[in-house]
Amino acid sequence: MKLADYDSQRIEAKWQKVWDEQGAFHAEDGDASRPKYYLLEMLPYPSGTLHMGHMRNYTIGDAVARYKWMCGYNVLHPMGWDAFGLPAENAAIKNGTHPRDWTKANIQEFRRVLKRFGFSYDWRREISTCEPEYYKWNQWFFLRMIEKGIAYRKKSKVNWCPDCLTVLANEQVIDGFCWRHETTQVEQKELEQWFLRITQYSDELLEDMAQLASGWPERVLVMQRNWIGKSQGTRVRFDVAGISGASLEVFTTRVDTIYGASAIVVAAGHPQLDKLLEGVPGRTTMASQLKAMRQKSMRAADIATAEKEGFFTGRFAVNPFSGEQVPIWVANFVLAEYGTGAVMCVPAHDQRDYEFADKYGLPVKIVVQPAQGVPLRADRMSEAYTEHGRLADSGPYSGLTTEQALAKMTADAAAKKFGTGETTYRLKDWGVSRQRYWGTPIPVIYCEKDGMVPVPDDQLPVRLPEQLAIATAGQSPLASVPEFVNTKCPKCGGPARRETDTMDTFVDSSWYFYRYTDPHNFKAPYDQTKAGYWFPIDQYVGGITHAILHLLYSRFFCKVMRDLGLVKHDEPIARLFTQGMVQKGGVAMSKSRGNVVGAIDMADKYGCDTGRLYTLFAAPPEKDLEWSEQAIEGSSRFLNRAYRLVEKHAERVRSIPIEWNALTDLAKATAKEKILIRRTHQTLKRVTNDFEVRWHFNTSIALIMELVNELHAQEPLDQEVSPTILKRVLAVMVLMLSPMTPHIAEEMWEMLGNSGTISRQKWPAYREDLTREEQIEIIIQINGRLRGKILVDENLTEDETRDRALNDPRIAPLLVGKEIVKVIVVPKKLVNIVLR
RNA sequence: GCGGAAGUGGCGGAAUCGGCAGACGCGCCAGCCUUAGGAGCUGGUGGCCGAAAGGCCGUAGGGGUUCGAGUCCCUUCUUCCGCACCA
Repeated sequence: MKLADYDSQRIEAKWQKVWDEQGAFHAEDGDASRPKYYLLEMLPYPSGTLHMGHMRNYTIGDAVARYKWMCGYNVLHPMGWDAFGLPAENAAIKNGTHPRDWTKANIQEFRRVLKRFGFSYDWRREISTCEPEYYKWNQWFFLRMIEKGIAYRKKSKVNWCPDCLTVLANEQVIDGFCWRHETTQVEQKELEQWFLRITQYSDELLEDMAQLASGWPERVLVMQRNWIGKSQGTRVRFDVAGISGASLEVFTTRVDTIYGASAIVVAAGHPQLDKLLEGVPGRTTMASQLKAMRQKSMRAADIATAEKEGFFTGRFAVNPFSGEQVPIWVANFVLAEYGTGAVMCVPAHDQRDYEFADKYGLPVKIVVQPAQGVPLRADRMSEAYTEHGRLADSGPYSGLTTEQALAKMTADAAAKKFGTGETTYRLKDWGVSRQRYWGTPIPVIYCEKDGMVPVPDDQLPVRLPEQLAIATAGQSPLASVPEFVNTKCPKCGGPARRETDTMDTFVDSSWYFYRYTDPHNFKAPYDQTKAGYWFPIDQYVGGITHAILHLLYSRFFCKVMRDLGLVKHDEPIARLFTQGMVQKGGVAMSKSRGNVVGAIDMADKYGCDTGRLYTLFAAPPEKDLEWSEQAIEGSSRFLNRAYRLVEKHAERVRSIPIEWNALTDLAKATAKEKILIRRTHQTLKRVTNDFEVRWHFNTSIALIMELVNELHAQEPLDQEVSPTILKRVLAVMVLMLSPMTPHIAEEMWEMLGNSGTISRQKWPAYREDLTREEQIEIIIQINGRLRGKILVDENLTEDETRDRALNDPRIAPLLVGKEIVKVIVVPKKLVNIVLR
């Protein structure tokens, strides 16, 4: 039974009510009197229960937001709900509840938990993406994108998840499996779909990363760069021998190696394959081989390690540079979707080609020699030479460097009209059609007479029908709601049908942070002046899991908005922080694993301040954190210890006005006071630094713990410590804690006799002169090994320091009979005596 | 295979610019207080030798630079993450 614990439940409820009544965290639009700071945590998908993994994310954001408030910033710190999505619909099917009811109940619960933790959100700005007031603007943006040619419709092969019963974006396919169903293989289906032309911005998305280099984690940028996958090369046309007019195009980044090509290899899914195989002997065997190849696992990890397999088609192609005829093969290692779906096989200078040639006995012809060293010989090669070098056996290009040849051969190919320089990207347009109910209806109408007609702005929003519709195989749920589907053509007034697909929910989250700047605007997605004031987001905090999807789409949306004249900046997020996961038993907390620590349970047992403190203390925020039920006791203990300290001395200092700026005259201070004053300023200096540049709250907390320990060590504090000094020290201690554990800090602030909430107090400034010790400890080393320590005056000269060290009674005997080679003196730090 | 991050006591972690390795906390040990302790307080706690003073070893392994390396360089290993037959 714990007896001495402070009453966290009462205190937390008390101060949450005060903040709420005061509107303590209301952001003021357009306030020019102070700097603005837009701090955002990724909006949650309201499903399941909030656990300490979520709370860590919000606690980090909240500590920074509160710190910025105290530093005088106008802080925008909002919260909302990513409320559309499949789980709501699946729960609806399972339990017979409407997705709206399910979602609303979850939102209510999430809001309750976040409020229970006392996060400093401006709740007036709360948004929910499933409300018509919000998704109306999804539709509005969609219409603008149609006008700009960014949203378009095409029939294409799409990723289809048979469990989700919907199409997935490329970004939602992981190794050929559905991102939500790890064991469900994604199928390919031909469907008429809406796409957003993100590829139009490929280069810009790539180039503008330069603006993010200082504020975003390197690895997120690397992942995005790889995802965009820009590759510069040459497209070259090979004529097919014996079929007049037939040709194959290959894409290569190493056209300089083309004289070494010993085959053309096409993907099993290459569209021209059937034509090529016409009239070739052995076609039936080939057809079955092809079929087998096409059915092979699409799992990337399998593909990468799979044995290379292929067969000769019986056809030959003509190398346009050399005129040489090379065989045309089909192989499993060529991707139909990338480049042209066909490659030239250069065994000497490409590792995959080397392995393929090795297996099937294709010739290895060296056409690039290393610039230095022993020339390569085909009969002594064990792997491909893929470095740059100097061309050999390459007709007129022999002797050129790789760089020269790439430029010249590409130019020559273009001049002779059998090739062209080309840039390819891995990034594909973003397929946004979803055959599900719980999403934003795509605002388009199909009329027999007028074809596709965008819904006019004044008819927005196109509301989801209240009647729940459930997906049947291959058909959108909305198609089964006649009241929704049947409508009039906005152009001719004749009968027409609505688009029944809904939008990918990543559309919702691609621009939601703009809506926070003007959440109740009925005329526009947001007011440009308001968004202009708040943007860009100064600090975004969220999980690394969104490194590609959400963060790339958001950047894309921003650029579209800019081109629509809605914003002036290129990038929406100036700084990104990706916090580590909270794990239990070595794996991330998740409901399905059953290893969650519920946020409410935590708050009920220890109080939310203890939960907040522990998540900040147990590890630096970017690292994964292993949850420990034992270690959390330490955080609880510390808060109690600090509370008792304040409780004990509050009476004595309560009526003393806090004069933080009053001059502290160390000369008049007692020894105890000197220690406390210096320790306070040293702590404040380092904690301030941690908040400003490092975000290592774990070390901040450790320092505050040390300060509290020091206060205990200096007991009795009612002797030799004036109430004025004690009050200042305790006040600073409480102020430093307040961004991290705000409720107990408010309570202690009040106990110390202060008025007004601590949350709006000014962050105290440390005084450099008060951080300095009178005497500095100098380390004395002999040959780099610690041999002694001396205390010296701060302003001791280098020579004096050296003499003190050499004559130190502990050191001097060790020097007898040795030759002093050198003495290194690092002022205010150490002396190293080098002996022979 | 390519790219990125990391590897420090029994555990989480600290060491911010190349200068005392292990701050702070957990756990553990001893003591105080107590009818009681899952409360509080005090002290101890990297390993080895030693009664102590003190000494030696120690930041995944090996090598190097330096008066001095957890920190910089080379190299090997391990773990995690991302991408993955991208031509």
